[in-house]
Amino acid sequence: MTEATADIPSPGPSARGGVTLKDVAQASGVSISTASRALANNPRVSKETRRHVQSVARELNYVVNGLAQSMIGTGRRTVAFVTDAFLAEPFARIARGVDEVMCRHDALLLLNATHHAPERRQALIELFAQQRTSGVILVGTQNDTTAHRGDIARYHAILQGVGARLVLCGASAIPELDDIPTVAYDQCGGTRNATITLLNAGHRRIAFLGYAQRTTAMERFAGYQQAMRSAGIPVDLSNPLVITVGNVSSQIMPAIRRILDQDASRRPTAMVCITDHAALCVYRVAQQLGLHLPQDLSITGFDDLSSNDVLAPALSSVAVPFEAVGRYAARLVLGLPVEHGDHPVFPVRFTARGSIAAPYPQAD
Amino acid sequence: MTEATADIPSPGPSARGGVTLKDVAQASGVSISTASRALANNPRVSKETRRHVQSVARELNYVVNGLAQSMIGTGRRTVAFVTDAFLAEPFARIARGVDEVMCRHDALLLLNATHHAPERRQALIELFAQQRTSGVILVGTQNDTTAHRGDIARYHAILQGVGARLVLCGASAIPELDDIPTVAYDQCGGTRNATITLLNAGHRRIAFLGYAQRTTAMERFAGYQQAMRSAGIPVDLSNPLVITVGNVSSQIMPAIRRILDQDASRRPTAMVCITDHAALCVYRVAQQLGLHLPQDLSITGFDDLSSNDVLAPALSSVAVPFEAVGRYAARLVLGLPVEHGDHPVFPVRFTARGSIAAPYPQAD
DNA sequence: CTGAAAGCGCTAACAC
DNA sequence: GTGTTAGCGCTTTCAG
Repeated sequence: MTEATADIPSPGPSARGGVTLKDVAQASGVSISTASRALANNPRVSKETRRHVQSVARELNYVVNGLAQSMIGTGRRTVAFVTDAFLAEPFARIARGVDEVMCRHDALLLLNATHHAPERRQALIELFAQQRTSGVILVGTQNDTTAHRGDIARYHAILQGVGARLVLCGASAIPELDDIPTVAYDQCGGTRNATITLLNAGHRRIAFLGYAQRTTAMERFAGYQQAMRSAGIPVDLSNPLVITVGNVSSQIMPAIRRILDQDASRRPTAMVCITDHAALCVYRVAQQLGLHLPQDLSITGFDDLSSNDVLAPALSSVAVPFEAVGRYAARLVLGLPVEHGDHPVFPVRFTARGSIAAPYPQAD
Repeated sequence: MTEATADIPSPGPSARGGVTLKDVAQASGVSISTASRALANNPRVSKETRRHVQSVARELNYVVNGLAQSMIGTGRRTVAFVTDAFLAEPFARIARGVDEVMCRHDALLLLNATHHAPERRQALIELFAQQRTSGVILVGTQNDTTAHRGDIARYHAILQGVGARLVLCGASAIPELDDIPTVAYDQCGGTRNATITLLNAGHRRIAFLGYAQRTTAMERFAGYQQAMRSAGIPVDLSNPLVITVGNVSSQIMPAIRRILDQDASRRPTAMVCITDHAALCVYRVAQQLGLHLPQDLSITGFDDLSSNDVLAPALSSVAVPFEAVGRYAARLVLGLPVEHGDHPVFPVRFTARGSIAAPYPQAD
């Protein structure tokens, strides 16, 4: 069936490289440009010819060479989406938002992961620059060092050289590099609202789980800190209520165990967790220690993952409009008009659920 | 800094399209071909010229046009990885395996998701064919219908027309289409071993959670069924121990509740779950119903996800060598030599853990 | 060692 | 309406 070319009297397609427009033109008995016009549904070609050429093209299994199209500027735009790891729902939801816009604008989205290898990231950016991608969306936590800012600036320069845009997604604007668009969401406000809700429920010994030297973590911590300060409970990094730990279960679990395995008079009555994943770990440890949720411990998370639906009591969490974040980033990278400039900060929404209760009354 | 071109006396790069090789050649005072050779480290160019051209290129922020290279067959090979959704660890691990091989062979991996829209899948395949991708790796469950096989055949034809390969990943070979390579893993053996382990522990009323009309589900069910039959306990789809349900929490949870919320004499003493996610749901329901794990119920999963590490008792599960699966698929799609032909079936490994105990002794 | 020229597949002026 | 021609940016013979 793919050998339909054998039926054509004219010389078939060149063995290597597949069927070209020339083959279609010859088989149809028209010139190359007529064939091109016919396939593009150009009105300046007769209906008959058009139909004929199109049917020949179909029989020959002709597939236009997008590379050649791109060479002359007619091709489809491509956008690369670079992240550290594919895992995790937030990434998937952002990608989905980006893809939505790409589809609507006939652009092709390409994803790739660096697998946490920084040198791989630069290599990828260079590669995408070579491929003349319209732009690159970089997703991932900034660790906010000078070296990191230098990297970003370099990526920007590389891409700019080929007329491609760079957009940082899920990252706050970098003051020194404010010509690089960023799409952020209100990390700080999320944990602040979570903390305020806990305070309003009567909690005072509220722990923060998951502080780390990454911008995301620092911003989320800042929200917690602000709320606590407003309530007259200043908390700084040296406070034992602040648990500094990487975002992997193997580190989180023991850390939680340490803080929860204390006398009820010292143990926190509530925990603001940096992610839903961390919150999940708290559920486990609480269960192991025989604590009752939410009576013995109130918990809040961040991300509002769909997989939470199996948790009991229901986890209070901060929902982030990841799809909208992705869509905005996509518009920026394609140069489409946007409503909130180059550095939008998307609002988040904290939802209180069953995981929050009043603290257990104590004799103090 | 990106304006270094201003320092060059010769005419700068064309405004549109960025710096080209021609610009570099002119700025270096050599011909285009010499410039090309110099940048390719061709030994037939004098060391001096080479160094000079290279430094000029760097100053000009020259980035070779990969599209033009691909046009003449010198370009980097690209492979597309198409899946239904980015979510989930198995996908991420397969992608990682693929990427590993791609990196090693200087190929570029491009991912894209169909978001469960079948028509989108064909559009993507066509798009990648246009982009003259070397091949496409299709990951996802086959629903094993005639229509589906027709789709696959069509994708294959489209890609073949441009000399690109199609590889199905995580899918069993399709008899009618055995010229399409497939990389599978032993679904059946996984659940069989899980079931055998439960039988050996003394279980007889073993439920199967998650049957559905997809090949993956059917194969996993077959393994369970085989083990049960060998033990003299024939179970077919009409048996109430077989729970037919889609793989989403909203359907799974009530189904589990129905089967577990029975008298101990009727309730299954063990459950073979089609995925770890389903098993997770069982943990929840069991907890809600006040069942003790593993005494009241033994559980096995499938996939052996890393996020299971927070579960107590530890989930017994079937580990799949996803990275190896991805690597093999990558080799197939790149046409590299492989050791087990075009239809390998990777072995899986069932690990019994704390989630399995002897059934609670009953008076029957 | 270097330059001129051909050609990859396509589209878009520009003629007829 | 249709054909001819130029050219996108690059590599690679083929001549010097």
